[in-house]
Amino acid sequence: MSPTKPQPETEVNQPITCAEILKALADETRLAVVRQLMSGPKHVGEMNRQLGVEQTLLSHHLRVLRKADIVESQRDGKAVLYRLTPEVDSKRRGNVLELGCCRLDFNG
Amino acid sequence: MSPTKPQPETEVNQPITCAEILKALADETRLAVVRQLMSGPKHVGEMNRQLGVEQTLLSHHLRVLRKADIVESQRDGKAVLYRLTPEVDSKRRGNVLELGCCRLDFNG
DNA sequence: CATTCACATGAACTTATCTTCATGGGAAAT
DNA sequence: ATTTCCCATGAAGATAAGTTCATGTGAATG
Repeated sequence: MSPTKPQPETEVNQPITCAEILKALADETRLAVVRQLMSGPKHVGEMNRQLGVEQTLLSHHLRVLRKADIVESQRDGKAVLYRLTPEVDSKRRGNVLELGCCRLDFNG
Repeated sequence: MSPTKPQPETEVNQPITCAEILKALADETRLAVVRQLMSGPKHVGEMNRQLGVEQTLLSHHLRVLRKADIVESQRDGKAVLYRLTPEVDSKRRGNVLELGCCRLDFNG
């Protein structure tokens, strides 16, 4: 019998506070990522080129956004595709992020 | 001649990034303060009683909000009155904070 | 003017976040 | 099967933010 396989792990979303969500957004690089994803899904490589940060650093930032349920990822060949989570993206009327506690409207 | 008096110092507002503003908001206590001030100006003592944090700690948090130009203070007798800055408060239609880079809508 | 009230400030400490470095892992190509 | 491409992870160090403690300051009060 297999000893409880470590599950693909859809990163358990435990109740997250508003402060925690804002904290996840409160970083230039991560904001840049979110703004990129507001115009549609992107591969890490593409974001990486535009942002000009180290690959590993971007990866860590992406993890923060994932844990805050702001973005989600998906394999695409040997690349990985990122997008805003459906809850956040919702309608994407204009530049509005639907965070649980509040809405963030990037007027730009 | 008086040797350059230390000026009342309206806390110089240097160009502030969106990430910095969000960082200032990304804290439970500071969010609570902002939410209180959305219903009008308050004295430190009143906020302090409702929040139940140490006086000195609240004071530090208020400083963060002041430096981000989210709130401003004003002496009122021996107390101090806090309010949202006019730029942030602007219309205050609903629960919307007008930060420079974006708008924050507390749907609650 | 000494004291109290209401807050603010600075230094020291604790804890969290950011960044780098080395390494690991899945998928495609050779 | 080995190598390459693309990205993720973990540990460790650097930096920043949060918290506490002691003290300071302006305004009212006695």
